[in-house]
Amino acid sequence: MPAVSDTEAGAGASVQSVDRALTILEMLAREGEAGVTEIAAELGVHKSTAFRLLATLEAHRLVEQDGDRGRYRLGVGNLRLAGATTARLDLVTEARPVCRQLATDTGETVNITVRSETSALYLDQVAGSSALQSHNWVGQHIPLHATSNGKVLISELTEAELKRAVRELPRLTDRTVTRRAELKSQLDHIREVGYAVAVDELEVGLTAAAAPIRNAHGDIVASMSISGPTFRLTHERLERDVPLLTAAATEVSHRLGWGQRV
Amino acid sequence: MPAVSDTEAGAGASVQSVDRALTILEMLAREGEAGVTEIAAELGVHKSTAFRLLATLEAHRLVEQDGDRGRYRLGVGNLRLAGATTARLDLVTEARPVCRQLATDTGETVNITVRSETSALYLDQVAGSSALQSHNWVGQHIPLHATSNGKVLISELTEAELKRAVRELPRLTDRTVTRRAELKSQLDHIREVGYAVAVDELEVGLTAAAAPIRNAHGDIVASMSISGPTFRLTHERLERDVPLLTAAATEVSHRLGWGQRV
DNA sequence: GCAATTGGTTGCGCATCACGCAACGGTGGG
DNA sequence: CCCACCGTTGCGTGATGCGCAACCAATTGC
Repeated sequence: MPAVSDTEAGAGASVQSVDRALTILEMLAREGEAGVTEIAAELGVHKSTAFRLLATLEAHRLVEQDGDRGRYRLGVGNLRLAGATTARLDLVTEARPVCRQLATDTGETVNITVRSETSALYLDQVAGSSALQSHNWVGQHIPLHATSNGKVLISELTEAELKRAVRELPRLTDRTVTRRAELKSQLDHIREVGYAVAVDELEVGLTAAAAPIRNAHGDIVASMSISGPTFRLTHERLERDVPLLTAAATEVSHRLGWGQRV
Repeated sequence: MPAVSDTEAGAGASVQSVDRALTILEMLAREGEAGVTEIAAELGVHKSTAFRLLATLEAHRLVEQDGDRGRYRLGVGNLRLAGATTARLDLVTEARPVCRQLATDTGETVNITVRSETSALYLDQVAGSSALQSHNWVGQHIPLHATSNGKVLISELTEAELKRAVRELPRLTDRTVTRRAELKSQLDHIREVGYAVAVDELEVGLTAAAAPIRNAHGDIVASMSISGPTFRLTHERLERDVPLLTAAATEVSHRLGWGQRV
């Protein structure tokens, strides 16, 4: 009898073996790669069990192993699934060409995010021309108060909605906004100018600017951002890039039916 | 007794329920969305079984349902997994074994390039078996309009992107394409047939053919080429080698998550 | 406006199937 | 050269995943 059961995502999950297999995927997403024994230990099951789960995942290309008898890591099947996931979201489909253009124009990384409960969910990313892909944010949930995207996403919420979306303001760097009053005055400013900037608020050395994407009703449904190292995204660079950003976000809004004369 | 068994990916997959769950994901990737009954029928299991598998997938956010009792579709959890997959995915590493195979099959030099602003950047090279060696291109930036690789890389750009990427068309040999209209008609042709050929356009005596490498979204992210002396890469030789080239490029695309398998 | 059909959801009990066990083969380190 | 470790595989058992049937909600047709 396994003492460990309904942990985290496992709640409500009826099929044990599937639950375990999916937990393996999440482990690999977190840790990069792992061996059978290691996975079995973390899952609290026998080696052979973990091995069979891995074999099944491998048959669907969701994991692959290093050599013939090596460690396991995530496989390309995930990319196909993600491609199909985003293809379904017309937001991403419409935004993608615009993002590519913005990425080449500014040379920085472009992201598309939506609000998911109390966090910003990163849906898509186009790497800037600046050689090294900094970090892939896709699929991650980030606190709303600590990023330019997040602030844009909550900038037009009602008082009650805001209270629900931002319950606490944990400090992530020493530039993170942690006082509610300050956050609110920043949101006022964002509504006024139509974009948000965050310097070193999520990670030290990371600067980002974001602008809202609206649907046909004028609601903010998503946010588009450019981000890069603070040393490169100086005040002067932002003065050049922010107008490009807001124009791109507006373009996507138009494609979603915003501002069309009826 | 389930008449349908070890189909497609199921071969070698030991854990039945996991195999079924993953098959559901693939179904949803293919069809966009589906209901419990529909899924159960296609899987050859009872409704309740399909439902429990879906519930488990939903707990891990790999699927989500439309309303409270609606149809099912792929969920955002896939994005997270894909983000973690790309983080460790390296174009050169994935392409290298395929390049080696292509080099031995054709006997010519194989190159991998990506677009870097207004030029093609050579990332990797595998020398062909043929004694006569061309020099090593790795690390070099070459004008986009003068090589087969470059033309592939710009073949699906929008009008605006193309304008920015190819500002001028300097003449490098007397076969170099220097008229914008001609370049565009060549790009039309490349899109149609799926590969590009350049004879004596970069250097006199150098012929190359290139084919696109795509990511999970279908975007052209890189180009693969074979190149050799013009006297050897005759029309007949190309007729034999180009199918090998396009097959190899497609194989790499698959390794990067590009769809359409089998 | 009601009946009928469709489609997602849930408790139950049996048999299957997934699990733990133990042994194997390859690899790397002492 | 042996030992320890790790991925892999056949086997027997019982936990578990499955089919069944009934339930409920929504939509359709009369």
